[in-house]
Amino acid sequence: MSLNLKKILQLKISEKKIYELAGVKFNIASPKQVGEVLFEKLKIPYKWKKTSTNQYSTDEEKINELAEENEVVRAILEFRKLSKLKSTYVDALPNMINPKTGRVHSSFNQARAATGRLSSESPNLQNIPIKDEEGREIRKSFIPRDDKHILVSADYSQIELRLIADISNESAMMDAFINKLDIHRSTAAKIYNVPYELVNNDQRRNAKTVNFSILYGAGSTNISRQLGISRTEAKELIDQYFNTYKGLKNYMNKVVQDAIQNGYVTTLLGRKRIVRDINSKNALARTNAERVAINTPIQGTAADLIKVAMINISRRFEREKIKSKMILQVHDELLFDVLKSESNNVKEIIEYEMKNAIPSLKVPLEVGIGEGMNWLEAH
DNA sequence: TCTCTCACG
DNA sequence: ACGTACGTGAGAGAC
Repeated sequence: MSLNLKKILQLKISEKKIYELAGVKFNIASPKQVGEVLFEKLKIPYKWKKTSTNQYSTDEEKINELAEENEVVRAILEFRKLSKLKSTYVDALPNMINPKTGRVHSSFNQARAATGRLSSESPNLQNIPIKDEEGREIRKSFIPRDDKHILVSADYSQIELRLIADISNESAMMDAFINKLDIHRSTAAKIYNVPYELVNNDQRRNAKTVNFSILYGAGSTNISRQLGISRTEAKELIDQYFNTYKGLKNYMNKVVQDAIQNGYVTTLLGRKRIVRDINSKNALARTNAERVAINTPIQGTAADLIKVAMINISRRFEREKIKSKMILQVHDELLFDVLKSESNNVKEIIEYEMKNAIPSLKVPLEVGIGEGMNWLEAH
């Protein structure tokens, strides 16, 4: 991790400005104090539910809309973003470098996530920043072992949508994947009833949100909130969606029925997750369980798939005396430290084994492969 | 030790 | 009338 990055972050974190704007010195890292400053001292109207401990909620999603009009809020959110990067990554990761190997060695939990995913801890290398510009700098710090090596990243494209299409036998969605269409554009064309080529950015973005919402089993309330439209409009959109993808509606009904009947749901490869509250009289607990029943076979099958791919890649590497190493898994991505002379061969092996981990799939899988001198470049 | 917030897929 | 997105781990503050 470059010392540079640390200094740059330090400089950008400006507490003084916040104190001036707020007219008071306080601990910006304390959500309690932030709430009191914003909603009591500065008397910004508070219109949300308080937290379980009766405090003002100040998370980004809530106060983002206040940021437009309030410079203090903007500055606090900026402070939060930068101090998160500093404390969790820039300050912490260098301390976790093993003195013998000069590398960070994460631990992967194989039996912790309820869906069958791996999880990573000490440090967690599955949540290294990538979305924001400042965060991407951190990803650049992950580099190959030496100049004879490169990093190769291989990630599944739209894996969960492909799997829900396959598992639910949703032919319209499968056709879109078979024809290599942009799935969100294709979805937008269908739910807004416009030609594929004429889908506009808003329509595509909305369709994307709905596609992801479906994977989580979300209802109209949440979709309306996500899209910033009324619940009635959201309901119409969802009706259009399920009219387009009838197989998905059937799947969701069926999997919830399965859970009610058996008390558990399963992935395509037979992993089982018990769904406790599926018959609960408490509506909140029950609808939570329904979303779990809908999402688990999808997220879990994706987890099974990449695990099979990892095993097969490992076997091929052994059998073919490959010196390159698989070094990280991030749910739909595998990262490799690749000997340059092996690069072409290794990339072929990775792509083949990832695409063919479950030969019985009806939907084609796509794998994007990139290489570079750091993790950001490889992605 | 719990809560809140936020980083990722 | 009301209300929730699925799965994780970590740092800092509060208690």
